[in-house]
Amino acid sequence: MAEAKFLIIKQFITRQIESRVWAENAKVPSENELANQFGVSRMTARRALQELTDEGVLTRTQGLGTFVASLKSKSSILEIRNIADEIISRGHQHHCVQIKLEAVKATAPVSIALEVEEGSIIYYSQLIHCENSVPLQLEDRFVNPRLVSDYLAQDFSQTTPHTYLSQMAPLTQAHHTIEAITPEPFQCKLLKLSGLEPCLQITRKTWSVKGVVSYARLTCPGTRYRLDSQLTF
Amino acid sequence: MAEAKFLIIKQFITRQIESRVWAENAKVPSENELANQFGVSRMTARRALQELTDEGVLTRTQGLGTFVASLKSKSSILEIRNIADEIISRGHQHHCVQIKLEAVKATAPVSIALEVEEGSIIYYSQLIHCENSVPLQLEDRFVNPRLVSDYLAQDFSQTTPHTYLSQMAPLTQAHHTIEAITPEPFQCKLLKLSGLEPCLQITRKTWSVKGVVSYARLTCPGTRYRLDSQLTF
DNA sequence: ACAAAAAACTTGTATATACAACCCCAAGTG
DNA sequence: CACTTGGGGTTGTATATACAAGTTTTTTGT
Repeated sequence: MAEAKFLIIKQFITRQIESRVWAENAKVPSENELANQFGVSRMTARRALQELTDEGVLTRTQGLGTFVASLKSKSSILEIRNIADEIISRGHQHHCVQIKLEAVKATAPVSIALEVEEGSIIYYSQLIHCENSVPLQLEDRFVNPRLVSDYLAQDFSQTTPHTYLSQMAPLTQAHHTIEAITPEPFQCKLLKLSGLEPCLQITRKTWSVKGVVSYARLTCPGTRYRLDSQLTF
Repeated sequence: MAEAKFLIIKQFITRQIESRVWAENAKVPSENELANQFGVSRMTARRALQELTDEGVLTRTQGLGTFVASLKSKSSILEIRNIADEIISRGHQHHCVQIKLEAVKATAPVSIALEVEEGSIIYYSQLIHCENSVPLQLEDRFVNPRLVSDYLAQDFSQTTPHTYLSQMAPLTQAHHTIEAITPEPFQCKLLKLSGLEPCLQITRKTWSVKGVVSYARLTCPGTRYRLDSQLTF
């Protein structure tokens, strides 16, 4: 049950930092110093320092030394899950109602987002995700036809665009914005809303290695949907 | 300029995976096999496998072997930044208007969130974050007095509650929810809103090692504020 | 035939060693 | 003075070796 040596050194270092003995940006003992102090080989001391560096606790620069990383105001992160997974993991039933699936001309804002020429032909899908038959999210999606040529041939009552697209072109990057909006009349109608309730609007732009894959606008009624996230540091 | 040997092996492995030569959960050559194949020592091959494991690309179990990790439907991540940092990084001016800072009795929902007894004394602060003198976020915050005893002695026109709390009790966990709401009259008044515009409401619950530190409700006008995040996989 | 023991293979930890690459500073050089 | 050179300290890469510990397969013993 005796703990590994490099773990003991890691603990020692993190405790020095947490108890403010070693301040931010302070110099940490070198590999050789730690090795002598703890009676281990340099490689073992090195491992402790290296892992803490990978974890963002320390920073190291060759020739200079090892230092306590600046703690920087920890910005939390929120997981944005695929809504289908989310519904299913709640033990509820998910299904899509496909409303539109067609080729359209790119308007100015969409062409900028997709990085294609204004007026060029792109693919557009509109569908509603339902949880136990209640509309939960309206998905308007614009897809780059150069990267996903047979998008229009799909049937999105079976698989969602998101899962289809991630299979076709693995994501390398994503950009999200989240806003609170007052829904447009057509959105109210599709989501069966009275009209006065605010909506969460998530826009999601995704890249693969070859370029912008798709640009989606996800609209969710504020009374029915909520983004949720639990995380540990 | 020649690349390091362990990097070459890492590249080799990731390419096998990306090109679907090695499927999900497939067995990866052992340390010794890779060492022979690439003419390096076992420790070097090991390093490649280890780093890819740390990065979540592979999984390893002692005695069994190394395997391609399941790709799992990539759920994206959104960064929730401290609003003060956010404003400052935009090059704008940030300042707080402290409205309330007092001890109150915990109501039922707050007592549950803070994990204290209903009716017990807790600390409460209410303040507004302004960007260039425009109200951008209303912050209602409830603080556990057992963990942060001198909260009421602070002056939050200088430092924000968030930075003060993270200094006093380093975060170990956080929970967020994001909703779109119609603001209450008192919120409209404080944020100088006309009343009909929807708001983003973020509730943030944070833990330190000793327990629940604080429970905050952040209300932002939908027309002035937007959550934003860019990330690479 | 069944069970226990051993062997073979795997990853995990630890060490000693060598050299490369980089930074800083001081001593020497023009 | 300005510049170069070198030395000492530091992290980075790579190797060979040894043993521990876990899993699977094979062998052995009853």
